[in-house]
Amino acid sequence: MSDRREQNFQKPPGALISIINRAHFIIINERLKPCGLSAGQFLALICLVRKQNIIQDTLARHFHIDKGTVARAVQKLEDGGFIRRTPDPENRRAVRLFLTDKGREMAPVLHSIDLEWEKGAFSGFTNEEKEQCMVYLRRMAANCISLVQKNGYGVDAGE
Amino acid sequence: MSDRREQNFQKPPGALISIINRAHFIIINERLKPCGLSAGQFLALICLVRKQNIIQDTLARHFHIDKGTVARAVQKLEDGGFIRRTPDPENRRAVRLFLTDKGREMAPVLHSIDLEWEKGAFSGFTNEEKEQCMVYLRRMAANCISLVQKNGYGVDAGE
DNA sequence: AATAAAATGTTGTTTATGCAACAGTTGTTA
DNA sequence: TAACAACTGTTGCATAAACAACATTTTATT
Repeated sequence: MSDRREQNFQKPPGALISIINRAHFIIINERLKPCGLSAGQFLALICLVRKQNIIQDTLARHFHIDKGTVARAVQKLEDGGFIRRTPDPENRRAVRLFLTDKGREMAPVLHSIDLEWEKGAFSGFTNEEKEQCMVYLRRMAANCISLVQKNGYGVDAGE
Repeated sequence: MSDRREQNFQKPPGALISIINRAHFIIINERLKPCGLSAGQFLALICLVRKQNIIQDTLARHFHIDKGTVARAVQKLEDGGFIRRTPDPENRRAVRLFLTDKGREMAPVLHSIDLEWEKGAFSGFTNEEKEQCMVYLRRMAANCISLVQKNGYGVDAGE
């Protein structure tokens, strides 16, 4: 059992981020499962609950997700009846995304899932600490976006 | 182009973590590619550079990674000649992991990759800010581990 | 006006990851 | 001592994600 006691170094930031991210995924997957969705569609649906009538590329740019990944997530949301895709009348390349009634009903579900995770992840944090941590995360995210900037994906849609 | 300007809400923490994590992955993948490795083996190798003669389960527990994932990462490291796996003389179920010479030579490579990412992600942070952010990330990671605790994976090996 | 470059979404491929099931081994309990 | 539970690693399966290539359309350049 001495094996379990010999790891005494501090985990690098990348490892901490990985742990947090994977936990987020696990929880979202669990919570969305009853709705026939999974973590891969979470961000896309959250984005659309906030704002419809956007094109896929906008969604991809917002969360810096690969457009192929977005296309697949969006397809799943459409297949599941959560969204509707409409050809953009002004641009034949693009597709506009809208929520269905079923999709709209997901808003409170998504909100509570998000809150649950947030509450758990920030357990023991004061409001000030949480806000400060968010500031740091935003700065880190912005830095990371610059690090991997390519194909315009460093260009965020509005933030 | 108004699509690109209509996303004005703050990204939830899960989304920020996801952005950072994916960027980390992209960069690690890029940097390890010339060595014939990829991001999936990064943490395992880092762990072994720090401490050999551990069993796979220890590694899995340390970074809260699924043991199947660890088994596959370790297999790749062995296939690539970076590590050696030896049956544990005291426990016929377990395998002990050791670096090869080739694996040892990776230590400075891994270190500089890690530093590069860290430097980029914390660009513009003072030392105090970075330390504070790390404290928060550790606390978040600990919270997340508790959130998804199962199968003893909440039990970290030494931290 | 013609050509070249960029934009938008789709599809193929590979990889990492978690969940699940399993085989063999070790530790605990009755 | 035997039965049962827990441990350790392996493998199957499904999913998300990035990279790459591509077709079509729109925009920019010549």
